[in-house]
Amino acid sequence: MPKTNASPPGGEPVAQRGRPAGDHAAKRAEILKAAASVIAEDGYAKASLRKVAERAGYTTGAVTYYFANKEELVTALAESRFDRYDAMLEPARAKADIKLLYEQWLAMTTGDPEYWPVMSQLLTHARYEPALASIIEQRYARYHRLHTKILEAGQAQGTIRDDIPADLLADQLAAMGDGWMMMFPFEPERFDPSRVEALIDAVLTLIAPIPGTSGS
Amino acid sequence: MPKTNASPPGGEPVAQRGRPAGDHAAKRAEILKAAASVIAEDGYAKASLRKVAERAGYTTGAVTYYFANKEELVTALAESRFDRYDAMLEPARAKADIKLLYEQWLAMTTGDPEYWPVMSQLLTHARYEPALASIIEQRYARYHRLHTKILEAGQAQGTIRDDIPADLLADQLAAMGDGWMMMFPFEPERFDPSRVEALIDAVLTLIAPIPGTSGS
Amino acid sequence: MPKTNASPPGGEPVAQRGRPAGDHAAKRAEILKAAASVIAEDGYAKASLRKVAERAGYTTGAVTYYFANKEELVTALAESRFDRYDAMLEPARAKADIKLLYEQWLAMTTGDPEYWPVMSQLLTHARYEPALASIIEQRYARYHRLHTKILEAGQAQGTIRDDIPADLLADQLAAMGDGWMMMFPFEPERFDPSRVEALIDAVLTLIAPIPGTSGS
Amino acid sequence: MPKTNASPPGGEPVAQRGRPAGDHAAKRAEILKAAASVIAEDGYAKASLRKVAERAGYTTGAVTYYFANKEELVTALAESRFDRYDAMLEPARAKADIKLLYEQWLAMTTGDPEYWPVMSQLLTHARYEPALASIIEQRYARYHRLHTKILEAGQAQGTIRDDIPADLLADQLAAMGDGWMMMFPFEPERFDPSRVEALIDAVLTLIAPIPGTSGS
DNA sequence: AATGAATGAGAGTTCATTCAT
DNA sequence: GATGAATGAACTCTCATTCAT
Repeated sequence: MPKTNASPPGGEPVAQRGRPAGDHAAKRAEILKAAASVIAEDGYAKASLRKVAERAGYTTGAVTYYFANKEELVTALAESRFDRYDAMLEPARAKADIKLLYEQWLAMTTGDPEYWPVMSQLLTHARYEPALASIIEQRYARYHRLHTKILEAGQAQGTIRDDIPADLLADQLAAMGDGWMMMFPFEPERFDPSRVEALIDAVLTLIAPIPGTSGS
Repeated sequence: MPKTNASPPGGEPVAQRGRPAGDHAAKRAEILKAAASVIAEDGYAKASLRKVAERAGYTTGAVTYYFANKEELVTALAESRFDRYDAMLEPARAKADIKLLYEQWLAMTTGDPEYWPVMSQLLTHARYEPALASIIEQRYARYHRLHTKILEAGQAQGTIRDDIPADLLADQLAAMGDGWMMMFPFEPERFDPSRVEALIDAVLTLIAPIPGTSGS
Repeated sequence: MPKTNASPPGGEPVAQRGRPAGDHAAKRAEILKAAASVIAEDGYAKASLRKVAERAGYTTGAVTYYFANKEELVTALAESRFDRYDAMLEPARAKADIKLLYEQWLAMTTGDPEYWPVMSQLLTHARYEPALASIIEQRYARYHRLHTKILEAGQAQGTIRDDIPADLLADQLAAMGDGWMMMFPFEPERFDPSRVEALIDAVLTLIAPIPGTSGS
Repeated sequence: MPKTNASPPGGEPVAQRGRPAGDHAAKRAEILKAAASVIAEDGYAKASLRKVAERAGYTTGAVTYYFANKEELVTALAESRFDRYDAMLEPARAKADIKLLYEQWLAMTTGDPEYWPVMSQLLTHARYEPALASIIEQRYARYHRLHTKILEAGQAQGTIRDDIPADLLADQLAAMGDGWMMMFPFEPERFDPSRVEALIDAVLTLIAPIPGTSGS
């Protein structure tokens, strides 16, 4: 259903002159969705623009019309994924709630089984696609800052152990998440919901305050 | 250095034919080394048998002579890498020393800067190459058992916190390692030796016994 | 003559890109013609898509654009040849005229010296290409039914001997034709028009009614 | 079991001095047998020297040692097959018995299910391998003379119709056989023994003398 | 704006052949 | 006499990209 452009992009009741703007963005989004689906299914190495076009219901030419080349498609895909990620994490950021952060992060998995596979394909490939690498670096740095800030707040409140600098702690916990992301698509049976919950609980235990240490 | 037999001194290094002195296993190892190097440099997606052959100093035909097809090459590569990994971890296994385990694991990085990049490429691709996936699954399971056993021993001795089951702990710590492996090739500056040491110290702190809990 | 659109008069015939005016079916036919020509000239074993493309004036990619793979090309070729065959035999079918049938069949030879060589290559190869085999089987069965019917009509009219079942007779005569087809490309001098005519006359003699046998 | 040469090339107890002669010829024969088997199974186009070597239990080098190149292998194969054919037909030749001739020819089929497939592959390919073509031409010419002679004898005796020159009749009947040979590997179910017998009977009926025709 | 025919390079793979051993 | 490592060209097929329409 790509060619639905019935929705005027600004909701004009009367006007709607000329071509509907926003169409462009919507079609790009649709192609990106198809791209994610193809990458999840076939892996980055075997994902071709042809397959993406086919899955989106477009022609080969259309894909290269909306994205100058494969690199642009891939970077746009990464960007859109991170945007979604950020949006999802927003509540946790606002409340500085570490538990909520991890639960939201977990929700990405259950909500969209393609999310992690696609992300791990993009991350692993980033090393060989500078444009992609720079996007990921920026986004990860931003996420790292957010994560650190929440941990620091927790340490200040005494809800998180403070014998390890928040910065290091953030690195460790983020790595744990990345590691799971990488292994998840590959051994999904090891990541059923109840086990993932146990893992997250264990993380919270791991970073809980140590009795008799530090102090308000 | 595949062309070991005496080249006519002063003459053109003519194309090599016929039966050379070389040793089958050694040649395979040489090609695997070249394959690792190409994968590290160009990524799995762009690593071709042609490039591997070129880097090894052979022709394309020679590579497919030693490895029936790409799949066989890749699985042999994974296997050889895991063998190396296992050999390196042996001392830590023998002594059931968790700190040594992490330090040895860290040494893989400093010892061979290609090790992690290659591994992360193989792991990420495994999902789409069943033969590769099965190898990794087996090896990971073995490593996971070893890791769990060492942690259990530590818990029994009171050197590791026992409020989290060793099995879960192993999962978390292994994931951390995998996460670092994935991010390392991509943000190497974040993983200079001193920082990695700090990370490992922090891990040890994280799993250190909690005063006032459990105990003999 | 694929490059139909106006080439700059007097200019270099630049490589052709973009959407040309051509007609899909016509292009396929052109490629099939080239394929037939290559098979006739080099034999099935040495006929490659490259050669076919070259002979058609296209690149390799163009051939695989019009035919997903070699199997599809070959089966399409067989199909088109049989279509031509059927069309040619139609008048004989309509009149149930056995002599006309053989003469038309003979005309295939004189009309297109490639027809028999190509057919015999395809037939011989069919055993190892199931898709091709199934096409040939169907078409041959149809032709066999037609042939049998005409012979039966002849037997009923008393113009063909009836001491051998029409079905067996059809098998024998078809085999004769196949045998000639196979030997023709290989000993063409034995098949000059006058000799072929003599052979056909002899066939008609062979199946002429036997005096003193059966009959009304 | 090619490497049976348990006899030390100098340790014969009594006779058998030097290398056993005939060894060479025997090994060639073994390779030829393997070649026939591979051609029957995979078709000429996909029969490779590697597969032949493998099936014979030899090394790749051995095949090219015994046969300078593929062409020589193929022509030797054809020659050996024709020799076998000739030997089989010898009794029919000696007795000038046409029925025996066809029955012997039929026996080739039931005796060795590979015979016809291999032959039809070689015949079809002969057009593109001059050396092979010349062998076949010679052998076919010889067979044609034999066939004609037997038919002539039959005509003289009044056991075969004489309203068609023996030469033309031979051509027709040989073509019938070739046609069956070509179709047999490809529709074997149409050639069960009882049907083949019916076909041969019908041939004999076809060439039986015509009452009221010819002379004394 | 969008198409889809066509390119041309490069992928994995196969192969007959060569030749030092 | 026989081996089997290695070549190098050719194979089928895939792909990102271009561009006349």
